[in-house]
Amino acid sequence: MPRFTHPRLDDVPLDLALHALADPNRLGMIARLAATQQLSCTGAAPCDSIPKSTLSNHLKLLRAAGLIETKQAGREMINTLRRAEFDQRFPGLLDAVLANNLY
Amino acid sequence: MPRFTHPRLDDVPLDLALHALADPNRLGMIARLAATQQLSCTGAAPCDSIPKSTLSNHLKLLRAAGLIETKQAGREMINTLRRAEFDQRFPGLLDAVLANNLY
DNA sequence: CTAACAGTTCAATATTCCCGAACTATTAAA
DNA sequence: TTTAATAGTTCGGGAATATTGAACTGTTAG
Repeated sequence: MPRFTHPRLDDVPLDLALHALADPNRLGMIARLAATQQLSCTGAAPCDSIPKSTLSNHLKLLRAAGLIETKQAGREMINTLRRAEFDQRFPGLLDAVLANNLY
Repeated sequence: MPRFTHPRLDDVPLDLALHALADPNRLGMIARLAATQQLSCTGAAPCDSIPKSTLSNHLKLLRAAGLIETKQAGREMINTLRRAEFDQRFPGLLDAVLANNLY
């Protein structure tokens, strides 16, 4: 049974956060999550051509960067943006990224 | 003679810019360049343990991301931040990064 | 000239990323 | 109940990237 670990935002270094965002697919997912309240893993996918193992890895990375929270609900995993926490840790960063994200 | 190519900022995708910033050494260099008007390559180095070929590659990457401009002056290369242009292309991004950069 | 300097380029190694295959867990259907 | 389908994770090996020592280019100081 998958149990996810979510870092405290204080433990997330800036370069890790930037690295998590520095990918078109992950940017797409973050944009979707920002526009929606919560999404399943496949629901967060930026397109349907991306393999699910890859998708899973992207989400793991976003989790490790403190960007999303994942909890199990039935057989789905529900992902949500940790927006308030992330914004407090890195003020203005996510806003700037989302404002420029044309994906 | 090394002649550098600098992209138009319009041609720099967001994920490339983020990728360029998503590294502690490059963040250190950008912070230095933001604090100083111009720096040689070795002068921009975040520490002196980093090999110069690595340093050269980091600077090439920052150049490709539209973050810095490099021109030759004698036998040195003078690097400057393309701050105004970058800010116009990605409003608030560099500010957010520099504000959170503790390196 | 010659030597030293500032940095680039190249190529080999090390690291990271991607994705198919196999797996776990949960629920819907028969 | 089983059985099958769904939703996702994990693992491993090949592909792609990054790092860095060595050799090189171009510039200036002596």
